[in-house]
Amino acid sequence: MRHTSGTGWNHISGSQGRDNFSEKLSLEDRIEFESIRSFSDYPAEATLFVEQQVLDNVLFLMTGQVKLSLNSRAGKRIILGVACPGETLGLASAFSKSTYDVTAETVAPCTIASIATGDFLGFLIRHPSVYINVVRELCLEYARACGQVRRLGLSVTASAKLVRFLLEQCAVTPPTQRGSRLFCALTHTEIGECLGISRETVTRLLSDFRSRELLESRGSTWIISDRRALEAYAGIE
Amino acid sequence: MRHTSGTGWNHISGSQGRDNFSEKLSLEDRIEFESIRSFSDYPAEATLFVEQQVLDNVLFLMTGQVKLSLNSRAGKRIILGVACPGETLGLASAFSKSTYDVTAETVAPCTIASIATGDFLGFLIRHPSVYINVVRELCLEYARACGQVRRLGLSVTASAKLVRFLLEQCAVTPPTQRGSRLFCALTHTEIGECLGISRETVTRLLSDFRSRELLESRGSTWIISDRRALEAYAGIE
DNA sequence: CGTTAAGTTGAAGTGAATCAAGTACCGTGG
DNA sequence: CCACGGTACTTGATTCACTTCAACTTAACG
Repeated sequence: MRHTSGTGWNHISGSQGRDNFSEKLSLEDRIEFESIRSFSDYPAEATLFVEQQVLDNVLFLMTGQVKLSLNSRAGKRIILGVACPGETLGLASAFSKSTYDVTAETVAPCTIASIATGDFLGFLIRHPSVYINVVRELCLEYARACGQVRRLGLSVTASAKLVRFLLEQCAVTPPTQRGSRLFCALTHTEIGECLGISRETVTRLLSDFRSRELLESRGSTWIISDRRALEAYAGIE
Repeated sequence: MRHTSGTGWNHISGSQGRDNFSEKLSLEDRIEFESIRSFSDYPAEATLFVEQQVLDNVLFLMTGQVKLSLNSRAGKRIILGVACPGETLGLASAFSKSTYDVTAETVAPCTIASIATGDFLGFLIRHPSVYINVVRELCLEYARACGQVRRLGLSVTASAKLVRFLLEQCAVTPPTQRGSRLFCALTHTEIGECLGISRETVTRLLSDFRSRELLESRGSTWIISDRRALEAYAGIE
């Protein structure tokens, strides 16, 4: 159980906006759209769907956060990111396959609207202008996966991965005079799963950064005073 | 310079079909679409665009193959896959950003149709039904990135990555009585770049597989007689 | 037949996983 | 109130898979 408040899923989550799919529709599209969806509430830590599972619904996250991950049977897991309110889940899979291609679990209590895949595709055929919204969401999903490939593949060492991760987080919050401040309430285990490195390595690197005064931490708030120094130390030019 | 014939980019490339974007349009959509695009020919090994570069055109690959990769300034490179005729390039970026998010280089001589991003978006607004084609292509790009995350992140060891890579290749060609046959004309360097491992490791693992009779090779054609044994040896259940 | 790129193999070094032991923190129930 | 249990975090020792460097072979082409 986690004891800090907030989620700390900054950059790795997609859009921060409240806008949801429905709000971007024209009035008439919206009326039909809202008539075919149904709502459910989920507690925290609930599994919405698992990769390889037969895809039956497209989901729209209204409130809460949903962690998206890829899992191997061997138990290894890679966190792709966390969806925020307004985002859709399972959209890319709905168009290309009959099974989900990621695993989705709630991080916080969530309200979710769902539409049977068939109904949703039918709705789109009747309202082609809605495709623009689908395209926008697909681009988000794509950008998330691409970012993950960068994180996993382009950083040579574990410290480069971690630094890149921290700096991406910083990019969301504007720097103050004390330096870049970032809020990260992820457990070391979760950070490790984002980066494909072990929990212990996360701990070791963070305390190493701290001892070299490249990073300060107070609870879940971290401060990077000298961004350049941190980059240089991790071997990123 | 490569001396073998064929490309060997099987599974890692997207659709094998010849269908291109234009062919899937209705007659009237198609007439306008074909009026705004222009063709260019490129030799092999040409760079079409580089990540971070300002995005000005959406490209449609008519003939040839295009290698898509992510590159770091440190010189590290990850091959995302290879686009085949009929696929679009730079589509996801066109909707979300002002720069390309991957690097595209021709593998073979290519014929490419291009449309200025603005013209393409305008065309889509006038012909919303075309969005379905865009969605299909975006899903392909997404699936490619997701596959790469799996390859990079979910395999623990280098041999697991390589075996997964080989087996995915096999999935395209149906198995014969001699075992699964696959055609792979990639250089060891390229295989390494697909998997994020070094050239030497590719060589070493392949000859290791060969010496254990898990893999036979004759030129660019490889034969896997016992798929299960190979999986087991690499620690994949 | 010389040149260049690809493949091969060995030796050395190391980054990070793994294993293991211990600490800190919080919530619960006696 | 304090002992208990669970989770997260910390730190050290050990091991090993892979990278890197370097030398050498093979193959293809003009």
